[in-house]
Order: sequence, then structure tokens, then C-alpha cells
Amino acid sequence: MPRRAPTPPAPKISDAEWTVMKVLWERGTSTLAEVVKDLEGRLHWKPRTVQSLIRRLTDKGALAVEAVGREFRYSPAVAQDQCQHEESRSFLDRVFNGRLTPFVAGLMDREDVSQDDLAALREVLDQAEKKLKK
Amino acid sequence: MPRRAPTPPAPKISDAEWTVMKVLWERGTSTLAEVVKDLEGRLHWKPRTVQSLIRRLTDKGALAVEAVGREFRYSPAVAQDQCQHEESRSFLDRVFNGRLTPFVAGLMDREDVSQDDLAALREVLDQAEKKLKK
DNA sequence: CCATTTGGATTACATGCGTAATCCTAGGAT
DNA sequence: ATCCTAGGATTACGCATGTAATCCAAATGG
Repeated sequence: MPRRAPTPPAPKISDAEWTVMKVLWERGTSTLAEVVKDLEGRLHWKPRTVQSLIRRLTDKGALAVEAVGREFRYSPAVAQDQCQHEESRSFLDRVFNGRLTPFVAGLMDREDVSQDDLAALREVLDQAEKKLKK
Repeated sequence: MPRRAPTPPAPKISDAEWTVMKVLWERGTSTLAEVVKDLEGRLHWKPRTVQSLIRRLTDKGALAVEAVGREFRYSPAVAQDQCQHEESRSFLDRVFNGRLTPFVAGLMDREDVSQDDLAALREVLDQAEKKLKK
């Protein structure tokens, strides 16, 4: 099977921008007002601030814009999975020299994990093992 | 047993600064020249660049300085574990709404994990479970 | 003793980021 | 027809970051 072309790297998304992207990934296409609505209460961002972030995100190609009447509707132009994965990689490389195990170990050591979490993680590992075998 | 005072948050360390801190954590106390030596080949940083980073790190309290003769020796003033943990927390919160499992699942899904890694991770989970039971 | 090297201190400088304010205009309220 | 409002475009502004260059003094090589 021919290897699929490697996905081009997603644009780099800043801290504040992640907050906005998460709203869009959750809600799907939304207007500025909707995003503002979604965020208010949790954050004290002024609408102008949200608009700035949305603008930067469209500029860097993370959001797509569609004019509807005189407003715009924004939607994610990059997959959440991919962004998450790229962040994960760069985080692991930067902080743990790319190694996953010490990261997990550190968290286990310093935080309380529930029985449920442990079970879920074991499940994930089992899945990975199965994939590996195939 | 009285709860130990919560460790004050470690200073925020930038990407480039992490590179330097990792050298210091590995080598222990070092001079500028030693750090430069350690990095050259892997990076194209000029000595002045390394010095700038070291200065910023001492300014923000991540490195301690001790004058030895005419030179300075720098050593980590914050624990690697703690910095790693703080980075881990903020990363998980930002990208995965604080949830560890999806992070691990994503990696398993998009990267190849070795049998050994899986075993090591299982071991970590077992340890966590043991700690939980106590 | 003089020239070169090297480290510390100071300064630089473009870019990105967080957090908006201003300005302008089209729609909606009256 | 008029005024207010909300959204897009433009501009702002201080701080952090990546990546150094300059300046100065001490140590070192010759």
C-alpha cells in the first residue's frame, strides 16, 4: 500500500488560541458571538479579544471562514487529533527527551489517579498491544 | 503527619531555556564554557546566545550562581521533577482538558510503541495501583 | 609587555502573544 | 430617518522569546 503523503504540519497554536480552538472543535462552525457566549463566565475576555484570536487563527490557517449574510461563520480547518498529537510530540521532546514513560511515571507519582483512570489506561495499552501484533 | 508546605511554583521556563536546563540537570554545576561545549554540534548556538539564556535563567531563579575565581559556576536551583510536573500539568490542561488517558491513547494511535515501552508503562501503572491501595 | 580570547554586562531587534481599544459601517430598534 | 450596537479591520502596547552583537576587563599566549 503506498504510503499516504505525510500530513503537512498544522499551524502552531498558542495558549490562548487553544482555548478558542477547543470551542470550535466542540461546537463546530460558529459565529463570533457564539464563541464569545461559550467562553463568557469561564473567562473574562472581551469580545474584541476573542475576535483577535479568531483572526490570528484564520490568518494562520487553523480556522476557515465562510461569509453568511454579513457575518462570518468560522470552522476548524485542522483536525484536533493532529494538533494534539503535534503538541504532544513537541512537549515530550522538550521536557522528557521524547520519552513517554517518565512522563506518565511522574504524574502517577505526584498526582492522585483514580482506579478508573488506571483501568482506562490499561485498556489503552492493551489496544496498542493488539495493534502491534497485527 | 503535618502536610509539607506546598512547593512554590517553579519559574516558567521557555523552550530554549529547557535545552539549557537539561544540560545543567545532567551535568550538575557547570561553567558557561562547559554548557556551550555540551551543546555544540547538537545546536548552532553562539556562546553569547547560551550566555543570554543562562542569564535569563538566573534572573528568574532557575539557576544559582557561585563565583569561582574569575568565572561563575551555574547550578540548577529548581528540581527537574518539579519543573517537569508543572509543565506536564499545564500541557495536559491546555491540550487535553487535563485528561491523561486521551493523551496516551493519541500517542499509541499515531506512533509506534515498542513491546518494551508497553511493559514499562504497565509497570508504572502497577506501582501507582500499589500506592493507591496503601 | 602586547595581542587575542573569553566571560560578564548591556543592548538589540524582530516576532509572537495576551489583551484589548478605535474606527467604520451595516442592521436593527424606535 | 436616526441612533445604537455588533462585527470586521486596523492599530496598540508591553512583555517574553530566540538569537545574538557590542563593550569592557581579566586571563592567557607569545
